[in-house]
Amino acid sequence: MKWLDEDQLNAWMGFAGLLTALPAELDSQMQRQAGITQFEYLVMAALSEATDRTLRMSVISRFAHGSLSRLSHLIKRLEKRGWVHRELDPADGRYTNAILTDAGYAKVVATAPGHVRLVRRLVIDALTPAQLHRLGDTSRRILDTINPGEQCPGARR
Amino acid sequence: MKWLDEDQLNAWMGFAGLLTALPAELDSQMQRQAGITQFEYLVMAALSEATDRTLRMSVISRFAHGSLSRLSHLIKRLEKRGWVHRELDPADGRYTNAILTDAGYAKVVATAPGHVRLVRRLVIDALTPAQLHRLGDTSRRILDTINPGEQCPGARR
DNA sequence: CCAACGGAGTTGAACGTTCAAGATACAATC
DNA sequence: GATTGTATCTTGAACGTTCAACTCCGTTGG
Repeated sequence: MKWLDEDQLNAWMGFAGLLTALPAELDSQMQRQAGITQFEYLVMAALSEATDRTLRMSVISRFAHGSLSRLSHLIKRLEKRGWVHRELDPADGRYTNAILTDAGYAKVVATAPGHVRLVRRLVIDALTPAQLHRLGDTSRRILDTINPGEQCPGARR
Repeated sequence: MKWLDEDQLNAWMGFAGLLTALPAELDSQMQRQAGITQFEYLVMAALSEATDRTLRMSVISRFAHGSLSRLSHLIKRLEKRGWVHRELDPADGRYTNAILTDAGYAKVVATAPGHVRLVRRLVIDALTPAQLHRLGDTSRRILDTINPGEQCPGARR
């Protein structure tokens, strides 16, 4: 069993701390300012940029790295709040389409600026452009190790 | 409202994907192999390295970036499983000490190698030493932006 | 003293996620 | 053209976290 040397441990401890603290911070701000989860925002934001504001459940779940079950429950809640509605794909009844309503679109538009502002403050502006660029590369490298072959959202188009 | 340019967006999308995928992967492996949460492991690992395997509740909660309530529930569960027990601090009854039992220590020892192996495979060995070092620096930089002045675990000694 | 205060920890209810099971629709095979 | 198979999606129960009281202990100031 090969242990970690001091440099490796230092780097990992810092990074592991970030993995806990940053999502917590992003989530709590989103919850306070908009009353929704980071994850709910992610889903609605994805829908808002899709053609016809429509996406298949399974497509969303892959994009957002979440289980189908989690998505089904989540969309049901968004439906109750009037931000999304569901329809069976007329061409193939196995698929379900989630469609963002006008109210849902308005919610995304109202929420986005605060979210971007926070991301900018905590991450983008805290780093030099070169540091940020390397962080993106490093992230994709690790993502590729987790899911070899699969593309991560944002990298493909 | 200043938006993100293409480079910034690319870097952020990659990094954001990592923030979702890596903890999920670490958590699911820990759950399958050891039947405990990443967070439960973190707490027990911290206790295993403390003097007398003892720490105050509030100290653990700060170290692990978790609320006191969350910790109280968690320690209760660990207590039920026989890995931890609680005692009021004899010197000052306001404090509660959590103490790792022998069984709890054994659990940590049994779980650590698999955890390190996974971290090594997904992160340490996926990057060059220089990349890893910069990732540690970048992480601490962002952490410092979130909590100015506060030290993150692992950075202090 | 003792009364008010502030920090540490606990508790129960509400909420979101996971897990295992089930329902549905189409494709493939014989 | 029934049967088997497979992938999509849903559901309910179990579990963990959050949130808002609440308790308890020690300190501080009259």
